[in-house]
Amino acid sequence: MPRPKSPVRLEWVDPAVCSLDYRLKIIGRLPFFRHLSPESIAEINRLFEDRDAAAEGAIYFEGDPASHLYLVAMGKVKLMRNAASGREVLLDILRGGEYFGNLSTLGGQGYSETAIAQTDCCILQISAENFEKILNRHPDVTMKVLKAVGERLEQSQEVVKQLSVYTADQRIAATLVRLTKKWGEQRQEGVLIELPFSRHDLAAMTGTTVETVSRVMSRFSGEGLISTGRKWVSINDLGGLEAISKEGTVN
Amino acid sequence: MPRPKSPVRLEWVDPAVCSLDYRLKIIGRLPFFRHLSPESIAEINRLFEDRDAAAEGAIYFEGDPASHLYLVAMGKVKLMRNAASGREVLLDILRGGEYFGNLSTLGGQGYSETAIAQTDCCILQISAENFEKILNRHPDVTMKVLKAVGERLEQSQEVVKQLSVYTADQRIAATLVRLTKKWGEQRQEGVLIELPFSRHDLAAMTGTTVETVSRVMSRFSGEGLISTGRKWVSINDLGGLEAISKEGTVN
DNA sequence: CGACTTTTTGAGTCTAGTCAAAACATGTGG
DNA sequence: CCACATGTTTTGACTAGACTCAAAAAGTCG
Repeated sequence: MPRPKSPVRLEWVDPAVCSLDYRLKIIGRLPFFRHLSPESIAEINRLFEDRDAAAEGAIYFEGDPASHLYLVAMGKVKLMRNAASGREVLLDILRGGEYFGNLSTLGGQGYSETAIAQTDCCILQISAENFEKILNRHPDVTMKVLKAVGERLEQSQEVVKQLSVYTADQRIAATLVRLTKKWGEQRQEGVLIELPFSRHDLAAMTGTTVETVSRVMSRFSGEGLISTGRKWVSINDLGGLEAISKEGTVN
Repeated sequence: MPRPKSPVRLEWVDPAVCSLDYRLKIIGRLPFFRHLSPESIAEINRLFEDRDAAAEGAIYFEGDPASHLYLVAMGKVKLMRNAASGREVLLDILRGGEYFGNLSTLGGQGYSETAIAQTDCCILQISAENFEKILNRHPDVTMKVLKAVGERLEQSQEVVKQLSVYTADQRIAATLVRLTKKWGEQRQEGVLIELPFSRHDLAAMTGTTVETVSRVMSRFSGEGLISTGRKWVSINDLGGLEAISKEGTVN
């Protein structure tokens, strides 16, 4: 079987993208603020600072004092936790418009996870005090934030369930389904997940090892469910993967 | 070694406890509302309905349309998710003052977990619309709620990490530590966890089986770390358990 | 004192982890 | 454009931790 060449095209973030005038546009499109008047957005904009992050660079580490809340303006950010054993856990991958830097510990203890730029990123940061100011002035924003946190909690609980009772096959299938729904891009022959994301990342998301992920994905590939290569996956049969994640087998 | 008799004393909830006049007191003590004026609390009180739940009874099921938010007034409530395999996952055990019934899906999809009374309970419920009214009128309450949800998210992410990289020994030790910090009561010879909570519950919290929990706890007991019996555990060496949860061994 | 539930113990099996090495991609510099 | 260095993925052999099934033991309650 001829293996397809990598369909991944790298995206570049021009530093100029984070320039002052561009920020208004980005902030105005964020889910939290989209509904606000231009004046409010301009006012909010003044409370944010921008910050670039090169791919693979850390934005903050687990345990760092939690001073700011962050919004992804452009690029992809991954949230991780490190275990004493050295193994790492990938909690989530975020894209433009999503927040990170826990609200609960803001101003108090340290961050509970490490944030790393998966691609070149443009990040907006705001201090805890200023963020509270926005929330106090805009109750509707607060409700949106509350919903966002709640959704993330539900998602996390779903992962807990998967880790508790699913086999490695099921966890990997379920994770591919989840990634497809969030990150999939329609292509000629299926849905492409282009993050870039390696076997190592997938192992860290599913609580398995690189070798297990490789073996399982080879099998899925042999069954025609997916096509895969270095740092990308294309989903050919989403229904089949969903069936595996729920029942444990293809048929 | 002589096994101690069960130190568990059952608590009874008098239905009268949920009477109208008693509610004011309870609501006024809840973390979300404690700081408000008596008038505000009286006003908020009118928006809540009360509801009893007998031990083992369900308050709602996963998938039920999410119409209300709940507060535990008295008793203990457990939140579970069920897998297709029939195995169940215990997400959290709540006590007086804690909320449940996800805020994110309120008014939208169904609940993402099942809520079951672990003991006889007194529950306060409020409709989505009325809860939003409170939040809009009291921004400081909203901030407290936001913090509470954020803390629960962090906790859930910690469980994800534990399930991902810890051995069964470590997960069980870590869970005992967590339960002790939340539920432990000082006694002559250690800290008692009196929920009531069985091997089955502990297995559902740690993603293991009843047999594994029993074997591991027997070993912990033999090493003098804990004493245990039917539906209760007493922690004799919290530091030892913490060491196991982090390093994997006692020394 | 039974009937029932919960917990413990045992034996066998299997999933997934570990260690090791080869195959494959990708990018670099000559 | 090729050869090499580096990082990623695949494959293989072995091992061990945890699950399953089964049955006995210990508590609890009417």
